[in-house]
Amino acid sequence: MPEGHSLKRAANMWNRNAGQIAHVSSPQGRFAESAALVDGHRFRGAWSHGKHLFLEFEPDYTIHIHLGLYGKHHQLPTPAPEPKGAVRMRVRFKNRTIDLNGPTRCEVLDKAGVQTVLDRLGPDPLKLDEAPAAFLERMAKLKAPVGKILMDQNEIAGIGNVYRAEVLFMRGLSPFKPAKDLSTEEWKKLWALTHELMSHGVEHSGGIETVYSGAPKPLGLPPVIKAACARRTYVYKRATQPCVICGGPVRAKDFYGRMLYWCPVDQPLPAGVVDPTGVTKSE
DNA sequence: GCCTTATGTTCAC
DNA sequence: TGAACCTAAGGCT
Repeated sequence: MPEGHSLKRAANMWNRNAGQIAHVSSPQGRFAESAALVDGHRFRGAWSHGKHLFLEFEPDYTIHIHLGLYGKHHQLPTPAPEPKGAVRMRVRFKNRTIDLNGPTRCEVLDKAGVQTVLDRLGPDPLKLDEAPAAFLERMAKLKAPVGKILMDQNEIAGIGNVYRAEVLFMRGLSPFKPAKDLSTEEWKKLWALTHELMSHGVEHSGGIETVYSGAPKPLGLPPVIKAACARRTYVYKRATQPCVICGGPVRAKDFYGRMLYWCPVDQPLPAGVVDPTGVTKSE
């Protein structure tokens, strides 16, 4: 599930091999030249920012990975079996081998190249438990809808379609509300909630869940939720199912090329704001 | 078993 | 705006 928490998990996995010599190859062939650059070098360690993963090698190489929608890591014992499918990169350590299949991006960068990637990314809510002041100042100016901004990696790095839908529902915010119309207090709460849910995601293996023991509760949620058992999300991928707060149908609509899920009753449009998808009737 | 769909981004038109 | 990337889970038969 490659939202930001998955990349943090991946970095943790890579770091179990930190300090070892890495034997880097390109079974699929598309990474051959780059693999030769770092093959045989010592692996220093891994870190992530948003949905981007960085692997550092001596003396000064960094492999930049973006999983995209399909990218997957496979952890294997050393010696590893024959590569399965299109393995872009295989890294053999003493006891473990890691295969990378189907990433959108896998490239070797120097320091300047890494900086160029980072310069394009907003702050990562997984790394900071409080929203940075510069971020809050910027949000106070943006006219674009909050549902679009949360997915914009240039503004805030690491949130994907699941967390977007869930945090907006849990805060009772319409995805169509302009970012600047959220108060600074609301932005702080939204950030803190995102930090909380994604941190849980780092610890929790398996799919994204926002309904779990000890999780923050959505605004307006009744003390007893009917039919909430076995539920992992409130609105994500629950189109037409009843909202846990009002019982009305959860809506789904393509929004800037991605499916948006929300409850039009519990995430009401403010007066004067038009739903660009045309689904929600403004009162 | 087959078909659809998806947690994402880049690039071509 | 749509295709490409390329994997795997889930729904269906």
